[in-house]
Amino acid sequence: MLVLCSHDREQIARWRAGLGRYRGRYRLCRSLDELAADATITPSDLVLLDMDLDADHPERLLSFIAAHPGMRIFAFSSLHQPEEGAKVIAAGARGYANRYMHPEVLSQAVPLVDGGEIWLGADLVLHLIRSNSPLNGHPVLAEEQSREGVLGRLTPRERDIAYRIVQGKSNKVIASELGVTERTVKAHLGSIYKKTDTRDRLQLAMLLKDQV
Amino acid sequence: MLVLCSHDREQIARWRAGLGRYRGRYRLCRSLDELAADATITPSDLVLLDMDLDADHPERLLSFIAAHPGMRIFAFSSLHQPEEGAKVIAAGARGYANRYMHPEVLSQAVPLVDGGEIWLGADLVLHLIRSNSPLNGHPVLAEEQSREGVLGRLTPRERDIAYRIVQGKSNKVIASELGVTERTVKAHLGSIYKKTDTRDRLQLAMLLKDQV
DNA sequence: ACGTTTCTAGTACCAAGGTCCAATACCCGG
DNA sequence: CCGGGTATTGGACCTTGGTACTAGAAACGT
Repeated sequence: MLVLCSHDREQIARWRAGLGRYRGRYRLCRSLDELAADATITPSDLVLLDMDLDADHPERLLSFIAAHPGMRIFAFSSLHQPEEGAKVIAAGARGYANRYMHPEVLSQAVPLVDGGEIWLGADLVLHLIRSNSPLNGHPVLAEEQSREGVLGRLTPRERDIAYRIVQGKSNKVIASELGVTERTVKAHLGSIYKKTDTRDRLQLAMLLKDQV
Repeated sequence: MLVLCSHDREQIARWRAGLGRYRGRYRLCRSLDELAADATITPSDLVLLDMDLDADHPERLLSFIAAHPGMRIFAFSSLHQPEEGAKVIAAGARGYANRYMHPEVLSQAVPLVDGGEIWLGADLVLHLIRSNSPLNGHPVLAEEQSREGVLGRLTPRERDIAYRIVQGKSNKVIASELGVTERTVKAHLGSIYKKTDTRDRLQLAMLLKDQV
């Protein structure tokens, strides 16, 4: 589901202009509270989030983003400052752009964010690269622990096993950890492959790499 | 005009797979010299540039990029290091991506670069942001520092195979794609496992998962 | 109470992956 | 020219993974 979250009708109109015929169905939210209270939201949703929703308390938006790892959140701001963008992405959003972004660029950026990529405007990327000292790099990604999404269709036991597969464990190891036989692990795995439409543990791991 | 610049036929094939029906006409260059000597190149051209063209002298590629401001250059590397990406973008390129990038993502990224935007892979963006503001966001996994160094120690053939593993391909499939025997693929894999300190294809895939 | 789902487990079989022992050929730098 | 790294392949061997068919016990909802 695509969720457009803004209190501004014009912003909604801008988004719709850029979305074109991409993803016909969508839902509107008029406030952050409404969005946070919406129980129907799943981690597989794509949310276009207006940072101006609560311009006085940006930390509320950031904590909302951080509280929903795995959900692809594309943040739009009228400020469009590198610092704000960095905070938003660091909190877990997958996109940060100018509210008044060109609709055509938006139509290209949204599918990318939807697919798990990250979108930043050219000016932001340049700012990041220029202000980044080249010789201090190692911090890399930290994975989130969201067991929803694809995992949501699995039973608790299956989720448990899928999680251990992503960690590279063998069937034998998993069996001993869970106190069951290797055959049982295989049975669960067969069920997992069916439900997730995967062929083997590697495909499963690749599928869950962003969710788990 | 679209220019594909690589000495590797397979890289050309990968690009064409991602380009699909975008921009029917294009031209090939087999070397950096050929590209530099081509007087027909205009600043309105879009150039897909293989960084492996002159892997021993990356500064040649960087100076070429810097010598052609305005030209939209999309660089592709088998190393895929944040530092390299930062240098390339700082020199004036408008895109930096993994050679083995998913064709579908490529098809979305190319029009963006063509339109003057900048494209970086999600892992590079996160790296830039995290190394800029270490206080924000998520805990840092120190042991993942090995990724760049380890990848750099792989031979081109090994890197090629490693990325095909990430795509979930079997040894047999990879062998037929490369025109070698399955046994050879196993030999390369054994070498890869040693160098990357991994035990099997799943661990290797998890190590590289964010780079494709 | 009855049906469904979940969790468990058996036997057997085949495909795939990984490792040990090699070996040949190429290219490149010292 | 020679040594080292790379790319290639073979044979033999063992381990691991995935599937087919089956089935009992427990939990849960209607």
